[in-house]
Amino acid sequence: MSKNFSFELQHIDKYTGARAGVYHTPHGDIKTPVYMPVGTQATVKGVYPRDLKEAGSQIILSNTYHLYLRPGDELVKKAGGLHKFMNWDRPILTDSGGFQVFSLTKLNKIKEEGVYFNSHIDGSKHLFTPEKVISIEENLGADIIMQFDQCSEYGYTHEQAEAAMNKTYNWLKRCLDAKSRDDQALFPIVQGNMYDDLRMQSLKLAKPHATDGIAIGGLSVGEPKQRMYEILELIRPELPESVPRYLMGVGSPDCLIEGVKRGVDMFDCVLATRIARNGTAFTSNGKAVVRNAVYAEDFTALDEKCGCYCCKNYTKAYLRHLINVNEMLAPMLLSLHNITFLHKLMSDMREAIFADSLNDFAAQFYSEFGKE
RNA sequence: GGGCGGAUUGCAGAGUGGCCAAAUGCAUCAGACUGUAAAUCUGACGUCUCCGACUUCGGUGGUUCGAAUCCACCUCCUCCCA
Repeated sequence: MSKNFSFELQHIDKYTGARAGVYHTPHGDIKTPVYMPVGTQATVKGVYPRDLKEAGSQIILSNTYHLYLRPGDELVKKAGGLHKFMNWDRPILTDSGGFQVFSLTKLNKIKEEGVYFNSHIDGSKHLFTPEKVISIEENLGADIIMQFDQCSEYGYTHEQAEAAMNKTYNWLKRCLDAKSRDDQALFPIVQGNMYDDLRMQSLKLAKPHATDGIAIGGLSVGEPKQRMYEILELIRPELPESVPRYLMGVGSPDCLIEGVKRGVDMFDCVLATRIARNGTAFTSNGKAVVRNAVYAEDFTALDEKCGCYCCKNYTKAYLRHLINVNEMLAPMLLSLHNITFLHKLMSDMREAIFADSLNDFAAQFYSEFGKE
């Protein structure tokens, strides 16, 4: 473990094997399982850090690729690091830009040495190598930093997926060699696309380097949910016990539950904040498209069971009105609510794990929320 | 009272003889969204027994194989002159 990091596994649910623990980091403890809101550009879109804390956010994500382009990692360093720059004194995790290689695939060329890409902002040419990415992540100064990886696309052939997986491993070694700070935890990433053998091989390669934690990437990229669950089950027996396991980019309520059941400790996802901005809310009775006409005269709270600022003070009719007239308060309130909802879901699961009743909790949750 | 211009599917506004159920924008309605190029994107938006049929472009009547488009009259509106 890196300096000032340690993972305490507190309890394992007797029936599912789900884990509850505490991850100690330089910026405070993280109770797991945990959902991490995403703040790509050094802000969780539309939510004050003050309110994130109140909602229960213990750690948030930010992004290497985006902050490198704007405002630049050197500037963030000058500002005193990302925590100070964005006024967030709890833990931060920076993603490496590996996902942007995947999502901005038309703008880049992947080579063994790294990824040549054109900025999506102005088209300027750049090169990301594992060394460069680590240098950026050290300048940003997050608590947890991700290795530079290649997230292969759903539909890749075995050969393509194998190449991406090997590249991910080679880049991991280079990231580790390049790493100079001992106060940041580096997570290796398991790739391997939808191929069982590659997933196992990738895990085997990453495992010796998973001293601070381990991430599972390349899932929830278009495959059926069942396939994702199968892969989690496949690799589960070989995942290290003593470090947190992070399933990257996953965060619908059902996927969070199924992930936790399969031994995952950390999740991040843009879904909650994105659908919020697009007028949809998670509620204990399922997703509610607040934008829809049925809520025009619904003067009840979004979720009677939620204690967030939005649910305590506003009606669905009002929220719909705000969405309709394109007022910025709408995405703000819905984002705050959705984040609160997922945090509550995670803390409820954590409690259930301690009580060895995660299965019961899940059944109860699905009976109200519905299964997607 | 005289003259000019105009009246198009919720609104604005194209279209001036067939390719028009009628551009486009807005509004409305619905869907999508999972390590954020996303306050974005997609679809529907006359009616129906909906891969086809029917009724529409202020009203009535005409010209024409064919009219939202041309003609006559009527109704209403803008502006100008008295």
